[in-house]
Amino acid sequence: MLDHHLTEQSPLERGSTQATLAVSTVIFALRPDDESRLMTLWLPLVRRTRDPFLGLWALPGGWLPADEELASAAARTLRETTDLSPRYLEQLYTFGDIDRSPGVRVVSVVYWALVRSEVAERASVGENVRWFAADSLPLLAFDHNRVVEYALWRLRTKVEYARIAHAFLGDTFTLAQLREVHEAVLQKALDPANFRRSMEASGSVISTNQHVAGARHRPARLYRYDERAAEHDPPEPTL
Amino acid sequence: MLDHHLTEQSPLERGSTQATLAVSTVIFALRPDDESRLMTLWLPLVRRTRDPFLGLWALPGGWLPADEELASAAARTLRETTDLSPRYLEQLYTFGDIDRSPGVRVVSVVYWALVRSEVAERASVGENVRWFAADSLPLLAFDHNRVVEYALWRLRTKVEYARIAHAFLGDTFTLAQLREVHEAVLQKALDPANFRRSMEASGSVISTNQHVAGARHRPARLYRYDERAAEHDPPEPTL
DNA sequence: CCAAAAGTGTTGAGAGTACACCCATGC
DNA sequence: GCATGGGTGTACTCTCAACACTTTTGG
Repeated sequence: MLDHHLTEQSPLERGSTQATLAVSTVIFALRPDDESRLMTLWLPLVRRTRDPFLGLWALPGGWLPADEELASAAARTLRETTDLSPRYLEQLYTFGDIDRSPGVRVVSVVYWALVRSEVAERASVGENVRWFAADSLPLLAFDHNRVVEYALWRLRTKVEYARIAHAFLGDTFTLAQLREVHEAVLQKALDPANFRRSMEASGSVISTNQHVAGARHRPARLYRYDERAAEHDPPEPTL
Repeated sequence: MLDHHLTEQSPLERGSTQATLAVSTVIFALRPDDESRLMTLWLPLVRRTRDPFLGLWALPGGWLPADEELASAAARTLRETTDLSPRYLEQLYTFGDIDRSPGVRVVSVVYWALVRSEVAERASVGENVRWFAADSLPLLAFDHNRVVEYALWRLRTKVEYARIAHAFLGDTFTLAQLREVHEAVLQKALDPANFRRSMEASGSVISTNQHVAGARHRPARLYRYDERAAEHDPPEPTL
């Protein structure tokens, strides 16, 4: 990195034009669809108040301050937009096509985050912030449609579903709730019996002795996510 | 991206300090170890000719020109360092810790690449460029030890071994050669019989009618990589 | 008692592993 | 022939999907 043996001066020193760095975040929450009652993925977008793409919806984000870490900038952006804290935050990809922003060269480091479903319900929604169903977005500013598409792909092909599902839920949950999250993300029904066995075998959940009563059927046992299960391989170089 | 509803001016406009963008590449080749005869992973490093970390070895890279695509910059860097063209090139991660470069804020978009083994043999090696065994590197400049470690992890946990192995080989290859690549990357021996079946079942290789004679055993059939097999899911948002 | 979801048992198909065995070549 | 890897056959294990069945609650 920096210069190699064919030594160049810093672009700042030679005063050349250079790219500008931005950080954006794709924020997913799980909410029941207004009509179908099924849990689906939603994400908040902000309306552009200036050119380019004035009036269009875009991912929350901003320029990277020189004294702020990348992940911190993503988390801050998330907080400023939704008043929420991420339960999961990971770098997605860096988009830097020359023509992705008219006129200026902008390179965007994009993160993706998961937030709690119930909490997202009462999240700040104003004139310039709105939640959209992830599968039916309007035309977005910049290359953000492509960005969201890639984030969805990553979410759905992630191996560690357990950690993702946990991010969407509370600290304790029934296996039915956990299964519902998996089904929403994977977009297919799962066999309750087999799901139970595979979860218990994976060791990513711990059974408690508590149960939830009140429904007109056998009470479901509550489970807790096992933090130690995340100690497998580094999905992020840092960890 | 860019500014959101809490509108900020561009950092350029307000003249604030901002991070500088660099692109680096981890370049892997497969070469027989000098002693053990076994195929192992090697990568080229360049010696720093200026501060910081003067004299230490570092990944090839450079500042990002405002008019060059990220992947192009990575490929150019690779060519300038090794006189080689990448057979595989993919974005790895973006490293941006505040303190990773003393004094200045540098954000590095890192790519990883694979090059042909035989070709890497006669690759340019000078005073300031040298190939190292990937598993026993010296102390590198910046956070490059961590970067290489992450690149190795990504290489070894990639699902599409077929495409990776193909990048290391020529257009046609025997299953023994293909197996040797897999064994080197995965660092474990594979059963020849089972390997053959799993490869043929995967559909990622196509059998030709050519054979290689000359060895004092039954001639091995040559195979060809099936490009169509890569049409599964987008590992890169672009493709 | 009945409906509904929690939870258990059983079976079969397919993938992966271990390993015995045959085939074709150079020497 | 014999050594050496190329290539085939086969049996065993393990995971996972399918689905019948039992359990426990509310009404």
